[in-house]
Amino acid sequence: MRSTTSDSNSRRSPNTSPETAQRILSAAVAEFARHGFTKTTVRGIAAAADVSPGLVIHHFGSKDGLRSACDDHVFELITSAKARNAEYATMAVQMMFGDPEMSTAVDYLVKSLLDPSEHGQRYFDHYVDLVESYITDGFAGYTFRQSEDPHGQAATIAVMALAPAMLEHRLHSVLGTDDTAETMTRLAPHLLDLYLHGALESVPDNSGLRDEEP
Amino acid sequence: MRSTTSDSNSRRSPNTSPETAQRILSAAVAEFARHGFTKTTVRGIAAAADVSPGLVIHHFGSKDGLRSACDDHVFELITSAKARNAEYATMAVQMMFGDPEMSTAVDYLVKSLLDPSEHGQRYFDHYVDLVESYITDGFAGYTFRQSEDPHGQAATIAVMALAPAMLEHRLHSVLGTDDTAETMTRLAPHLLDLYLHGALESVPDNSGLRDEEP
DNA sequence: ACCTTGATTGAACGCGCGTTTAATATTAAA
DNA sequence: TTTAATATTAAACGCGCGTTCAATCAAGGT
Repeated sequence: MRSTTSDSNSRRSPNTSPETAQRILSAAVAEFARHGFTKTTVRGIAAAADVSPGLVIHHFGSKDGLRSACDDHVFELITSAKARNAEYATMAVQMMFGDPEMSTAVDYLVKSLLDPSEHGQRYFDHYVDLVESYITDGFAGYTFRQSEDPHGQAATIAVMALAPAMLEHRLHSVLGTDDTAETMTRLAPHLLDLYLHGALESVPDNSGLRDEEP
Repeated sequence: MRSTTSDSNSRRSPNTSPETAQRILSAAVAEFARHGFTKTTVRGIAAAADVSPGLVIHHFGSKDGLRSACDDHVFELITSAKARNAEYATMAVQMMFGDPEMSTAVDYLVKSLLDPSEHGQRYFDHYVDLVESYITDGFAGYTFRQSEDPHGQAATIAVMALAPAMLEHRLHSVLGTDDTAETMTRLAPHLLDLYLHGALESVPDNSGLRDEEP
């Protein structure tokens, strides 16, 4: 209940209102990203956008139609951001958790990937393709280990790269971190070590016993 | 609607019925594992167990009480299985996708981890502890790379190890695999390579340019 | 000025949900 | 055999959901 009809700018749209539809869509992306698709209600989205539930349906046809519109919006946001600075991935990560809209978009993407519906598949397909191009062409000055199955390798690495975002809430709890940035900062050195050297020492000499550094 | 009251075995319980409660709980674990907690309905569980919806509530108090009972059941199943063959992890993985009850339990665990509620946190905490003990004591004859932050390292590796199960559905689609076993078999060599040697070649000589093998 | 068009809303509809309730069936204990 | 207790069910209750509907409002075209 912000205002009834009067606005200081006074330019209320006559019968066309792209501005209100945009506000509904932004609110929907945020609600979907926060609570997932099943738990998010049309009434909740309408309240977040300060409109009536009926108007949400009027503009997008149905809850699922609204979700599809959100899919397109987020996909365009993600892919254009990736295209803008493809080679500076670490900066892209920084930006993703700095720009709140991008952060919301990533949360939406994760919720969509984990949802059993087919809506989110294209995000994963696109990401695997991107990783596969990294494997072929290199990434941020690094070159990838080559394998006989680049597609399977790309899928594997894509899954690994997405994992921390999916379990962010669990990581917060187990690490005692306060926000996403702190959690990712904590993980970063171990991720870098894993990607550069692996997790297991390649000393297949004897069994259980291990010794300190020489 | 299997049978009304007559059974060939004829030993229907008088006023105590641990068998029916057990059947409801098994059905609940399976339903929760397949559809998640929000989408799973008490009516669906009751139908799967061939009882009335009211009986489910009568035995477990509420849907959330039933979920807690499932939590305990699955946790006990997972931890006892881990304790039984802790050192033979590859066999444990094989068994997890061979024994259907254990496979369902793993699906349940994944759904619980991804659910925003606090119910699943203990699974993650327990798993991070287990990984941390692997880092300290070694695992299947391998020794882990040591770091200044073993807890963060354990959390990182735990997240990585859980990731394929969480995105199994997306992997099926992108790899064209038919079942879980085939998907994991496809991923296995890349995971082993990642854990043993990492994903990036450690050739930090020059920037962007890359060349083929010598 | 009139009519058309579309934005917007408040109220309602129908449905499926978790849960409650009253009644019945079944068996151990008395 | 009666009694008390529990398992079990069919039906209903109340609620929140997505969606529909009729009415109102605001502006543009004619």
